[in-house]
Amino acid sequence: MTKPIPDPRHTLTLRDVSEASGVSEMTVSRVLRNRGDVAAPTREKVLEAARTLGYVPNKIAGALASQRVNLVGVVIPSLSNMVFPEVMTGISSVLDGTGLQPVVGVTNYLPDREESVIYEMLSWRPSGMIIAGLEHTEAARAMLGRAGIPIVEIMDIDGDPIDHAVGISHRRAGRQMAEAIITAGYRRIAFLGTQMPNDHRARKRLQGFEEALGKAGLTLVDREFYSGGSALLKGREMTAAVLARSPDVDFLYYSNDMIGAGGLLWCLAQGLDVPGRIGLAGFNGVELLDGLPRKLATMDACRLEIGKKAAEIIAGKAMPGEKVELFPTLQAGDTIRGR
Amino acid sequence: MTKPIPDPRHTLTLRDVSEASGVSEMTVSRVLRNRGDVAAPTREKVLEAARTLGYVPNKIAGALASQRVNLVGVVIPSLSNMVFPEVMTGISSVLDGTGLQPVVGVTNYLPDREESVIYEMLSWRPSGMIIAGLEHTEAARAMLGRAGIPIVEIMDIDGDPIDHAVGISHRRAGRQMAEAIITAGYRRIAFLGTQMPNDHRARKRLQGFEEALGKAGLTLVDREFYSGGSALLKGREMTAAVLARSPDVDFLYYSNDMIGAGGLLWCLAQGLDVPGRIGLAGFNGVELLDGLPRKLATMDACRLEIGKKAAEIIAGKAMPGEKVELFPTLQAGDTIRGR
DNA sequence: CCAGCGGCTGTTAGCGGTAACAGTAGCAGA
DNA sequence: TCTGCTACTGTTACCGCTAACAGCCGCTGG
Repeated sequence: MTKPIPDPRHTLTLRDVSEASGVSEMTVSRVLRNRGDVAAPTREKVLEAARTLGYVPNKIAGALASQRVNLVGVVIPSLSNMVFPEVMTGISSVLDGTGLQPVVGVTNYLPDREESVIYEMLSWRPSGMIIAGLEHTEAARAMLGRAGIPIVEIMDIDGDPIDHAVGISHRRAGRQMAEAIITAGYRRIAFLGTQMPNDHRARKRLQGFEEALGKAGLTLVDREFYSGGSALLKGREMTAAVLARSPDVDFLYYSNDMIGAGGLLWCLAQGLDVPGRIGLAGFNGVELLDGLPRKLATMDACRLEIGKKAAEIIAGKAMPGEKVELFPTLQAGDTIRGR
Repeated sequence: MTKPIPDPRHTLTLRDVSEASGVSEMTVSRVLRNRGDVAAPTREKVLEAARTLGYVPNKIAGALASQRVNLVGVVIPSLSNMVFPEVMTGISSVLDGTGLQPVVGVTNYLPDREESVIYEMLSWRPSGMIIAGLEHTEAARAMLGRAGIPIVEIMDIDGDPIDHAVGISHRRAGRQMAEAIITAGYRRIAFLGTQMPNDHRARKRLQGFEEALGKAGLTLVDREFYSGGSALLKGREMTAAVLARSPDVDFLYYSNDMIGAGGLLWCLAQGLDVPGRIGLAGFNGVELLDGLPRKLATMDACRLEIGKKAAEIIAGKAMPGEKVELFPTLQAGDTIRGR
């Protein structure tokens, strides 16, 4: 018996393992996948050979042959805003049990980029796709619709899903917050948010918010938008700008918690009476901010739950209707005065 | 000619496009990949057919045949701490130009989990791997070493890389911070950080920090560890605990900016004189926190640059030595008194 | 004593593309 | 006119693995 080591530079295949262990490739395949019956001693021999050779199976070949891919595409707009990491946590926690693996793609809120990310992912023939939002390019919708796999659009349910949707109604969330603010007696209300034409969820919240204001005979007193930069810092700057321009404002509604926190810190530093003289609210319920001197009023977006539900649909653990609506709870915190 | 539409439920292949456009599969393949010469009218016909059918290529088959995969595995411990998203940004910015695509895997600081993530990724035969840290299981190191692709270990250079390493010396970073603190005249110094046995970089920073203290004849006056929870909140709690236990402490060194920020807010709320009575410093230089009332002393970890350099190595745009060391700069902020 | 079955292993034929090579036609230059 | 080249298109042989099926053996039950 000569040294069985072939070309050390050659990447290993099933054949190498089968030769090293004296059985057919098929048997090796069966052992490594724990499929079908293999005699215990044979199994041992094979595992031993695979281990010493350092064999790593080629899933590309496996997937092509079996027409099965254990990947789930997850398409999200951003990783840097605290919200999607938590969705990912929810997804992973459910997928971990199944053999499925999430693969994330980031779009930076650009529709064309989203389209190409989706195309790229579909070309790997995943077992399912999870995509943030209901707004996509025509082509993207078409591709997804034809893919023949479960598609779950997450975060939002104000619209028509391709296949399934799991999320909250941002329109309603905006409305609810407005109602709470009005009930608390605030009347001169301003909005501060992202200037992102493609952040449809922020847009819908504002829409619902204004709708509810309108119903109470109110309109926004002022509004301020930003894009890019440190959210905390932007929150300070925008708040300063709004209060300079409209000194009589008595409530600031922020499109997310991060800028809301910046605004809160600024107000406190100015010695403003929060929530007496002025109230504040954000959106998302990011745990990250729990350590602020005062707790910002917010509304959790059910991120973990959304991730879990979406993953369950992909994994076939849930056979839901077209839309799954979750209901965020308002967390009044310390920045809205008690009625 | 009857309707050429086959089974609408059947996923499309090159053959479908070739039949629809009246050329061979090979020609279709060439058109779709922009490879080789194809007559303009033929190209048009093929593209038209592909478009109307809604054909999405099967990269699994393509990769198997061409032995080329445009994927780069990126293995990181966490997505939720602001540091890796920025590394990802650096990686993407470089990879975007090449045909390469990053695929992230998250390990939650668990070595075994890391090993299995690496195994899973290698089984898709990526063109390269980028992995946080230099500490891996024996098996993981072996797999990576045998994979025959470029491997870049990032963030840290205090150790022996498998192939390439791009990062900073955390030991040195800790030393530098200690020296700055001592120079500024602080003497009773405490450390507050994560209780994570597998956060090797935080460990090395502390090690370098204590080393430098030792050289100046000092030792840590107190130390406090935490795990899990909202970092900002933990920062408050730990700071309160340390100051209750060791009221004479005059400097707090945090293992990251987030808990440092929590501590800073707490100190300010207590009316403590920062940086006169007590100084603070963190680590990472997260832009997120720019909006704090006072700027926390920190050290940027060159995250963007690390991502870029690593991606350049994978993309073959750089042919560096084994280690690429970057040098963080100390940002004194407003929480270390001027000498 | 043999059919039948369960446990185990091997053989064959692809999965859907692409590399490499093999034409074919048209045209320029010798 | 013929050679040789360029531009274009097709044919063939895999890539590494798995589904499906085909043995083979030993044992059980009729």
